Amino acid sequence: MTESSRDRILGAAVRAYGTVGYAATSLDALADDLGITKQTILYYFSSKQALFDAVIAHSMGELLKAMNAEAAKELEGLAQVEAIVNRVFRLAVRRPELVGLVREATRPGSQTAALAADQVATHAGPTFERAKTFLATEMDAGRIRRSDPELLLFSLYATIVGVASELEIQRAIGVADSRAGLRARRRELLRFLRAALDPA
Amino acid sequence: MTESSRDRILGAAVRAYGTVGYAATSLDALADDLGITKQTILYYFSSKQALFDAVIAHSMGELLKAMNAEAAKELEGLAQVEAIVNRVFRLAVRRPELVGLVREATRPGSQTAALAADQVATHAGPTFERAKTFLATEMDAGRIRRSDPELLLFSLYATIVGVASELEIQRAIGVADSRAGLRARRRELLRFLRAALDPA
DNA sequence: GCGTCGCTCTACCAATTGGTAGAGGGCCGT
DNA sequence: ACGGCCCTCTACCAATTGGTAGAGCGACGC
Repeated sequence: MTESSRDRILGAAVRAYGTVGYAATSLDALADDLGITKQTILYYFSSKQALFDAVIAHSMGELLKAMNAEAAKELEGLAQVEAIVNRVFRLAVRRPELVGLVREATRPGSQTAALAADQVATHAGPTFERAKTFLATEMDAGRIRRSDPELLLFSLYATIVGVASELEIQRAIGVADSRAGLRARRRELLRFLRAALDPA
Repeated sequence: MTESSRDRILGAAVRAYGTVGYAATSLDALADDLGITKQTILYYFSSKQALFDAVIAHSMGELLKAMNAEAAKELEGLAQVEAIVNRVFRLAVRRPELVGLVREATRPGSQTAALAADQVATHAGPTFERAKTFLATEMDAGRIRRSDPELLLFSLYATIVGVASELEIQRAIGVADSRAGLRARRRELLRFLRAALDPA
C-alpha cells in the first residue's frame, strides 16, 4: 500500500520541524520538497498551526509507544532503565528529527509553546506519572539510589534527551557517527546512568 | 554610564533569539520592543545574520568567562565540578535566555547552524579541551571514575544543559520556581553528578 | 451518460520579511 | 556660523509569508 498524501505531508513536516524548526519552515518549502503545491497541504491541514499540532500528536504518540512497549516488560531496577534508554537511543539514531521535535515542542516563548505544552502534558503526563511511581517503588526496594523521584526523573530525562540531541548535533557538524562510535556513546551513557542510579 | 544603543540592541536580541528563536524573531519586532526602527538596528549590524553572529559571540563569551573564572580556582575532582555546576546553574536561573541560545546555536539544519557551529567551535573549543584534560588527570589521580574523558564530558554537558533547559521550560509552563524549589533542583543535580562521577 | 465526490491545481491576496536610499537632526571642533 | 560626523529617521522595495476562491480532473455509483 502506497503512502497516502496525508502521511507523506505529515512525515515531511516531522522531519522539517524537527530539524530546521517550525518558524523556519514555510509551507511552500514543505510543498516543494514533496513536489506538490502548498494548497494541497492546506487541504489536509487547515493551517500551519494545525499541521504542527498533528505533527506533535503523531510524533509524541510514536515516542511514547516505543517507551511504553519497553516499560511493559516490567523489569526490575536498572535493567528496566537500561532497556528504555537503549530503545530511545536506537530511535534517536534512526529518527533524529524526533529528538529535535521534542526540543522544538518544549521551547518556551514561541507561539508553538503554549499549544505544544498542553499536548505534551496530556500525552506524556501518564507516562511520566508511571515512571515516577516506578522509581519510587524501586527506591523502596533498594534497587535504585534513594532520592526525590520527580527530581531524579528530570535529571534522567534531561541527560537522555541531551545526549540524544548531542548525537544529532555532532552528526550535523560532520563528526562521523560510525556504528562503533555510536555503540561507545551508548555504552558510556549507560555507564553514566548506572553510576548515577546505583544505590551503593 | 547609560547603555549604548548597540548594547541595548544586542541585549534585546540575546533575549529574543534565546527564547522565541532566531527565525521567529523579526527585526521589526525587535525594533518595536526597543522603541526604535529596524533601520537603526541595521545601522549597527549590517544584516540579521550579522546580528546573530554578534549575539552568539557575545553570549558565548559571557558563558565561557563565567566557567573559566570558576575553573581558575583549580580545585580538585568533584569539588571543581561542583563549583562550575553551581555557577552555571545560577547563571541559568538569572539569565535563562543564555541557555535557550545554546540550544538555538547548536540546532542542526538551520541557516544559523553552519555559522554557529564554527563560532561555537572556535570559542568553546579551548575550554572543552581544558575540561577534557582536567577529567583525564583527575581520573589518573583516582578522584573521578575512570572512563573516556571525551564521552564523559559529553554526558556531563548534556545533563547540565538539559537540566538548565528544563528549568526554563517549567517556568514557562507556570511551575513556580521558588527559591526553595530551585535549591532542591540544584542539590539533586549535584547529587546526580556526584554519584555518576564517584570513583567508588 | 452524468452527477458528484475526493483531490490537486492555478490564480490571487494582504501582510510581513530583510534590506536599500537618502534626508535630517544633534553635537562637535574650528 | 559652519562643515562634518554620528546617529536615527521616513520612504520605499522585491520577495516571501500563510491563507482564500474556485476551476479542473479522474474515479466511482447510477
